[in-house]
Amino acid sequence: MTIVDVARHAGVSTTAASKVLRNAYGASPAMRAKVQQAIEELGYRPYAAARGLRGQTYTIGVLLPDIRNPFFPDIIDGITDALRDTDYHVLLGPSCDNEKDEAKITDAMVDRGMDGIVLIAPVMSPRRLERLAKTIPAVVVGRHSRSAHFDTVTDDDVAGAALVVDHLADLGHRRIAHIEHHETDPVHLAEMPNAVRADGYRKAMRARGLAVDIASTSYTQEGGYLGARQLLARPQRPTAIFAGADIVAMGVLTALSEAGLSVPGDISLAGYDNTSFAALGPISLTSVDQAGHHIGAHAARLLQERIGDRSRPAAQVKLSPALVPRRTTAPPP
Amino acid sequence: MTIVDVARHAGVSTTAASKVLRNAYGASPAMRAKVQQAIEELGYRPYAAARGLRGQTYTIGVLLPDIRNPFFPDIIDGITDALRDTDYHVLLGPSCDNEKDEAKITDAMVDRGMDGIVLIAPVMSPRRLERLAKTIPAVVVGRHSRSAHFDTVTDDDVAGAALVVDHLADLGHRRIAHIEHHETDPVHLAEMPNAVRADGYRKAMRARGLAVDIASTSYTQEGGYLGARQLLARPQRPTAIFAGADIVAMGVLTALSEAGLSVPGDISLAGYDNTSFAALGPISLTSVDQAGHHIGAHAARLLQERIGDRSRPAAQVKLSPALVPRRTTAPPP
DNA sequence: GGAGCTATGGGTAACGTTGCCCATTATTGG
DNA sequence: CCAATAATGGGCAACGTTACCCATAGCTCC
Repeated sequence: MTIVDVARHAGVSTTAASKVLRNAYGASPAMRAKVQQAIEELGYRPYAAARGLRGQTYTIGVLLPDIRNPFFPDIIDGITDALRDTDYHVLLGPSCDNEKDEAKITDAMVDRGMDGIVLIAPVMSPRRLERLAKTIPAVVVGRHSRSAHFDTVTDDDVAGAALVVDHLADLGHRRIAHIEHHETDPVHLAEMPNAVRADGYRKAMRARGLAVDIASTSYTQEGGYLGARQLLARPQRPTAIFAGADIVAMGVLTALSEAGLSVPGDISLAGYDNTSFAALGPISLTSVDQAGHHIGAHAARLLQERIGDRSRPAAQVKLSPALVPRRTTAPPP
Repeated sequence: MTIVDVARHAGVSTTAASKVLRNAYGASPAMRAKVQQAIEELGYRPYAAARGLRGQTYTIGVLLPDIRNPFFPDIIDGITDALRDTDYHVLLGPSCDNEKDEAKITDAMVDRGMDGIVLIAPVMSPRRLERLAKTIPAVVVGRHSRSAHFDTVTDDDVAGAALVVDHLADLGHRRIAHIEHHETDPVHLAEMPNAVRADGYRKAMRARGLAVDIASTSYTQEGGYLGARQLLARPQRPTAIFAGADIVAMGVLTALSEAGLSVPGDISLAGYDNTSFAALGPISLTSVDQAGHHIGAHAARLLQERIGDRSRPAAQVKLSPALVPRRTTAPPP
């Protein structure tokens, strides 16, 4: 079942059929109707691999760092919703938590001739990122980079961290600790959302004249658990913990419950991302909303524009986070 | 940068270079070395679209019904781990919670010439499923179907439900309610894991001489919340709730906490899937382990075999679930 | 020593689609 | 009424890869 069959069945040339398929110039309404009918009658579907050989596959790839983090589905929904009425299809790469897996997956997407990719918080070097974006239209989400070759959609992580610190400080907390995703790479320290968030925490604490207290682990449930244990073991125990992500806060809750501490009675806890789990009744976690759906929608729009004109100037979209206070934060005991 | 460049650079024919790329028969070790070196020096990567046109894309698609359900990442990890040292790459379709989206995504995967697909709990009709499996090598996960054209990997949902019922009954509970994912389609009632699980619940209750008590909503957090509210409003309040999935149990927890009921003091709660959230300290949910990683690994293995020999007899793998008792279940008050 | 192997290498025609070009006919403008 | 232009349709080559074939050379075995 190929375009040749469709053309023959409609009594036109394959070129004509192709034009109809692509909504290209040079096909009369009568011809369009004939070909459309042939397509329906035959149940024809264009073969993406063959299209890919000629340039377009109508496929957009999304690279996500961790399929378990409940924040990413919001972004993905935003992307797919924005592309719903287009000819594009979205395919996701499986989780990749390191540079090597990430390279493998982005390579695979390029090899498959995808028309564009959305990179969510990629960890690759700026050089590689630049090279990739020259190879394929790309939009980078979350990472605070700037380049002439790709667009970015970020959230103001400095402001978001300040929202949490201010909220806790206003409640009366002085010893506010932070659990961050450990970074040493200088580029990551400047660009990755987790590092920027930690930086925002430091700035906000300093602005209030408070001493910073950081546990450096990872943005996972496990990282939250270990980070909380570190913090609780310190001589001056914090009265509030700001976890860099909701999923981190989940691990913190485990550690606190093990230590027999009540939340927010003994200790306050805030997360980041406002995932659906934060809203859960028995958890009811104070968090920061990043509007993942909007992030995804912006990314999809920018990517479509860039696919349309690869040399257009790069855009940086920055969204503002909002605090969502819930029941895990209260004045200190 | 094509295979022609590689061949020229290595001083051999493109046919020879192709043989080396595919580990095909008819290339001497010396030739292999020459070509490999040329590939490395030129940084050549085969173009999947062109390969697709000739038959193979080295791509495996995974269709998952809900990216938010924390059980599915386990399966996906199992699949990717099993395929790690092969030439295959895995791409995921975005969530599809209805038959239409599902059709769109499976069509897209077929159009992109994927070598095979893993369908996780697909909702399409048996007729469509059969047709799809004739078009493309497929493995169906979770759904209790049987066909000559696709393999299946399922968990013994009847046994799993019985594990929960027996556990609760052994603790002394008599009024054990169940929250199921609502189904009316007779095919789904027989084949979908949620329906089979509900059936297992009914059988196990009957075997114990206990009266069934079911709320019929959906396998989501919201469904759990609504289901629990229904159950609590009934004249005879249950002393234990068996939620058909962990994500359902999350919603139940919200409803119970709103109603001022303590778990397991006032009411016991069990989930299903043993997701990472079930293990969380403050939740500590009794659940049933389906070994998602094994499910995924089996699916990947079967799919590879089927890609290798499309007419080989279909296999049905059935795994046994295991109860993981935690702190949400206790004797009735 | 010749028939029948195996091992090795290459030539060539597809796979399904589209971009570029040209041919024909209708339409416009002076 | 003719030249210029627009609208419409089709021919053909090419995208990068591989499956199928054939050609040659060296070997084995009676």
